[in-house]
Amino acid sequence: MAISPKTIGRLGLYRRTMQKMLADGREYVYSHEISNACSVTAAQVRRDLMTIRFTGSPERGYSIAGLLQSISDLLDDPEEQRVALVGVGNLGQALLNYFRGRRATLQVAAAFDVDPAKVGRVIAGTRTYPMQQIAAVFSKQSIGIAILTVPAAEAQAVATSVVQAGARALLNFTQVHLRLPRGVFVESIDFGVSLEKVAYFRQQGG
Amino acid sequence: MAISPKTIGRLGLYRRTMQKMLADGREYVYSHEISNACSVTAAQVRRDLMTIRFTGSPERGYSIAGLLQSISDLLDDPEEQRVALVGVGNLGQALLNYFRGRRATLQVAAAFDVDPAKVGRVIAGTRTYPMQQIAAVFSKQSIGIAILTVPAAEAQAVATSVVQAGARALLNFTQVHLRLPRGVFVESIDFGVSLEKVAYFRQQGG
DNA sequence: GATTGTGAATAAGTTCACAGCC
DNA sequence: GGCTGTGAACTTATTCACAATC
Repeated sequence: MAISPKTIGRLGLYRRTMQKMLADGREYVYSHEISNACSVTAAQVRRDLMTIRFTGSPERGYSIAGLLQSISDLLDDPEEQRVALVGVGNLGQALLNYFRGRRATLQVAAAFDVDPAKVGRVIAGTRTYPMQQIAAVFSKQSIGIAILTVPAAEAQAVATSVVQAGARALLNFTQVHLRLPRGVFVESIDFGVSLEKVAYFRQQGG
Repeated sequence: MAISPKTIGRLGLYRRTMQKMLADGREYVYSHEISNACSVTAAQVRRDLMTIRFTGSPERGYSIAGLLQSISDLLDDPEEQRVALVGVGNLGQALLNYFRGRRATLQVAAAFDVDPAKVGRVIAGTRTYPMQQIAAVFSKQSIGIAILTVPAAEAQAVATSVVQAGARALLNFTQVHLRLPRGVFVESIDFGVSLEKVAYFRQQGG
């Protein structure tokens, strides 16, 4: 059963909400409460849970612990997935901090940078290697996911080399449209386009 | 005529490509070339241009300068839109650098932070003010757009205060789901969810 | 009585495919 | 011949609405 990217994204959101609720000592939750917490309609929540075959009861709603488990079973690979970040600038460092100590199943295992001052240092818990060692480190640490936070000019070359080194999925923060072999999953986050969109819909809304 | 967020996003992409092509000295472009450069089908490109009523000719395709103009007329507000960034951490600084000296119609006019060491400094061309001055500076500089790069714990409070101060659109980098009055446009960029999505589709694809 | 689970309806987004044009 | 512009077909995503359930 294929699950759409949109549903996957929302499930990630629900999981975060469930973690918060569980921490608050709650045990059960209704679809309209998740709806409220995530700005998604209640029908959408139920539809999403239906696609992962998680069921609740009209009486008490959904078990929070159970839902958490089901979402995690789906999203988290059974074997730990290892991630590398390439480009330890401000953005790269912000991301290293953000992902520091997150779920063990999805761990940033290495960082890479051209700057000799950064190479060898441990930044936000992650060791930084020179770019030349991408192939070696990806292979030794079996890294399959790369986060790209390099300048636009280097983006394509770096992307090609991490894929060569074994990356099968990329989170691309550069504004470059990457050309990569089929089968490599790329998610791009484009600050410029996002800000333009926000600006456009500001005009509209008000 | 309402234009969907998706189309707006793609138009931003096309514009960037057109700028590059114009800089390369090209004058005309075919839909399949834009398609290639942006990973969007040619039919989609033509459909998007149709919605903004921009037409080309079978002979030479679309005028690059003309298309650039049409997209800009749509995306750029006739009056300059002013943006503030709240939270000058690593991510905030990365964004200030990214947006530095971008199109004059969409300018980051002020930054805010709690850290006294940052207040008063000019970072990436943008002056930093203390949080207490949000209301005053938003009003004086007529800022209508805010970028939120503060820690999760402060996100809701800061969001509320920038909206109070006059912001009508937010680019939210915190993982907090913001509760704001209707009519305020919020675009959220959620690193955690994005990485989880990438990880999930890596499993699938490979 | 309020909620779940879901078929059916609707809406949004994309692609097809081809007439018309240069 | 290869392109644009576009109605129509199709696909994907969301919402409705209600029978079944506790």
